[in-house]
Amino acid sequence: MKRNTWQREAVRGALDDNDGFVSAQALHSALHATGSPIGLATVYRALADLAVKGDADSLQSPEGESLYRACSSNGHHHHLICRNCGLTVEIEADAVERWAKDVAAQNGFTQAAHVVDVFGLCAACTAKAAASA
Amino acid sequence: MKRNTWQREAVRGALDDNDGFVSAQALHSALHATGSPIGLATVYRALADLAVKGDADSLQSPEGESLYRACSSNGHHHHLICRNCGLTVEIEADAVERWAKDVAAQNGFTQAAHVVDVFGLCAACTAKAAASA
DNA sequence: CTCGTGATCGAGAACACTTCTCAAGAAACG
DNA sequence: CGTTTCTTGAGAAGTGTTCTCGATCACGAG
Repeated sequence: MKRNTWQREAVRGALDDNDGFVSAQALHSALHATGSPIGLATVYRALADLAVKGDADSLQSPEGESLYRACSSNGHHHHLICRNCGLTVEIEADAVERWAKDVAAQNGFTQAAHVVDVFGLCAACTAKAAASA
Repeated sequence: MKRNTWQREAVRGALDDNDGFVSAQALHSALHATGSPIGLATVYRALADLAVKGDADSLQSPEGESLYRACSSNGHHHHLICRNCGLTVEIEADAVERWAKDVAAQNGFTQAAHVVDVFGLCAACTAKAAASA
């Protein structure tokens, strides 16, 4: 049985408020900042639940943190992420899907899953970086 | 100034002895098993050095560990990894390179780096899995 | 060969992130 | 309203990685 608690709603809401990927810790801080006395453990639990149910995507940042994001599209897709501000764009990658499957098949691999994410600097951050450089 | 110490050689050697990706901890254990009194911190340092110099590739396992591998090809390339036995195949991905750059450019992103790795079951492990299923 | 310098080593402490523990709290349901 | 039992939350525990710092050893100079 799954219960509906305000804590879970709060986590989902905080995720929705955010355009890009956020770390569990950041989410926890943000919630605290708004006055929620929610616990860190609960945030982790809620995020894990959302990820399992497919209501959120998760990925590991290059620094090793787990990042989460509320993703609308239910299907399989990938992300283009600004490493500076966290802005995230969902991208389709049919070509890459096929490529991954082909490569796997050519080498006798089955059950191919793939990790495909692109990190870069978004236009705004590129401009900022250029200005400060 | 960089010195040549037997410890560094040992790490590089242990990496060479391994076909697939290994975690720093596993490498440390392996070295200890052969009698090397090398320290864990040193293994981490050596691996980081190798990765920086391009003599080793590093990636994060889905579990969050940092894995390392001695990669012959100096250029940029990706991996097809058996999630069961760790067997790793280096793959070229010109198409994906171009795709990543295009997608990034289309969205105004610069300095695009990408994470592209394919996990699957190699032929041998697929057969084994089928046999045991 | 011997010496001096300073990069490197290693054991453990320190850290960051995540998961677990368990008593207290509160949904859901009759 | 009361009972049941899932959920919460504070902190402990666990895991993987990095840092600290005195001791050590490689390397070039003499």
